[in-house]
Amino acid sequence: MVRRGLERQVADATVTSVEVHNTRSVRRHPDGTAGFAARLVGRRLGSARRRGKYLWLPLHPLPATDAVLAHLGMSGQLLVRPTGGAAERHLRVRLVLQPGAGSPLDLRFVDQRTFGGLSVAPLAVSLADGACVPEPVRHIGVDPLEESFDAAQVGHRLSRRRTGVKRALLDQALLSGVGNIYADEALWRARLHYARPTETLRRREVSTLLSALREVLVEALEEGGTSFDSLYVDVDGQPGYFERSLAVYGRADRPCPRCATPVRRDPFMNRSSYTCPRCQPRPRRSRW
DNA sequence: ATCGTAGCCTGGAGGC
DNA sequence: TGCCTCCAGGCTACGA
Repeated sequence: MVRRGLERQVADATVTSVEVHNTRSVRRHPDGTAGFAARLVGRRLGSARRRGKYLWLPLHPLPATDAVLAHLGMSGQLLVRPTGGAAERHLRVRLVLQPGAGSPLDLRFVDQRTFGGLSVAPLAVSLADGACVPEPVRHIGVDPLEESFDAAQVGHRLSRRRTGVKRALLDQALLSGVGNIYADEALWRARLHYARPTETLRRREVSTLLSALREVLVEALEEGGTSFDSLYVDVDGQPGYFERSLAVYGRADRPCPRCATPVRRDPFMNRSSYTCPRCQPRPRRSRW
């Protein structure tokens, strides 16, 4: 969703200046804030690409050898605004852009929790599919919504793991774009418990799970994309669009939409997992 | 090589 | 009312 917006508004614009409001947001940049800015000013932005939570714009002239890379963390947003407007509360980085025609624009990186960040990174060959991606994305698996996503291959690699199925889903090297929410929702749809050992999954179950995952991601995207913030933002008591379509996530003690059994919340990896105890019984052998 | 855990960070919710 | 603690999560560093 973010990517689509960028595609339309900033492709081919030239960076005229850079402001870093919080150095933590560029902490991964190898030569610091100054280097980050120096590598951007005067460059022209190419079309936006995405893999998992990473989003980048190649930097022209062609052939691009580097890109400006954003990691959205859990609360990061990239906003396009007319230059000169009021700063958002958590504005971290502002790139001023001159489009081919029209007045200047801001590309703003807004991030409450500063888990995300921006950097300029060299392009490299992806280990997952051979595509041209920024170096920090090299080891990241293909997103289930990308064309090059190979469900058979991912399924095969998944079942060779020796871990709990949810851990595997959250491993960005295996596949990307799946966080805690989408993992829980897909497991519920596939009627699998999060602690099910990957090596006991039948081929059928793996393919059901990957289809469910894809469905969840497609639906979330259709609903306008979701950021964790949208779960909070509703100050006026209006439930977020995405929240309404969740079957189990964040719904402890409320009825399972399929069988009405109260949803259960378990601690998992210092976080939570939500399951329907009836649709997704804990396996006798279980593995986190 | 593979798997598991702690910690990073901010602010909203809820307890007292 | 205002403080305090808990909790959310993608990723990395590090330990087993």
